[in-house]
Amino acid sequence: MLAVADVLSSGEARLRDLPWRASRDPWKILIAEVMLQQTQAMRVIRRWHDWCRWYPTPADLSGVPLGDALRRWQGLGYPRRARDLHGAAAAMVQRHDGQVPDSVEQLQALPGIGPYTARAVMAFAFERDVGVVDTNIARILARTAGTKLTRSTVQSLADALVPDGQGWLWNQTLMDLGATVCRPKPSCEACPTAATCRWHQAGNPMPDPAAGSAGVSTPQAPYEGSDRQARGRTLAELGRGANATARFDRRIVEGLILDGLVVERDGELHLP
DNA sequence: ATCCCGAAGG
DNA sequence: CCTTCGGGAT
Repeated sequence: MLAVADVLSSGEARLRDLPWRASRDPWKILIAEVMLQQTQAMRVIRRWHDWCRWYPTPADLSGVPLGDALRRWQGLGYPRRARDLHGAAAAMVQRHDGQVPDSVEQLQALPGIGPYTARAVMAFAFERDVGVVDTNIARILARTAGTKLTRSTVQSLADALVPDGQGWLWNQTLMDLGATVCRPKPSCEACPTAATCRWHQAGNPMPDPAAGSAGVSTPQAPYEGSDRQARGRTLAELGRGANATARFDRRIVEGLILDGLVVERDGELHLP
């Protein structure tokens, strides 16, 4: 079992200074967590400050056309996230009096919010003692247990480990540990869990029990030459103004229309 | 090439 | 269960 006290004290000593960690505003935490889905923290910082200034409440985001949000998401990738955050903002205005709901069930009912993000908001905004399972924490728990874990086992284990009243610090510390020490290639000599980590005690045998990170993180297809690259380029161009449909790859455009990221009117393509 | 504080659709 | 979905850093 994890040495909870050692992990907690290591976190108090060297937690990375990320700006959203100074906030408990549920909406700003939600913006950060959505941006952090598949995008590294260092690349999110500047964009998070911008969005908090432009859209300080859900009503501010839901009050602008989706196209505005998409333009202001440009460069972060996965524009569905901006579309869904815009939709979630509208749903919060409609169903929750413009507030971010404070239950896992209500959060997960919003578009773009899954198991990770719902629990991250509960732990990091509302300071509830829930286990937050991202790719980092899943990796740490699998290695500590010394065996590959299923998704639901990791969640139960994560929930059970949270020290009473310290869900915020505990989860932030574990994530940080995964991002800086218990990385895919680990630095076990610097790890506060080394004394209790079964994988380390066994001499880090292959295969790494964290391989696949309990299914929370999925392998990536190559980006160069992919549809994702073509979609990104198309959206970037459309963000600069309406364009004749004929200038773009039809199959890519169809996909973007299907995803609600592009609309076609009078032979021209526009952001929604 | 690999890695990111994942979610939704099939 | 499976695949798709951006983009930058290393």
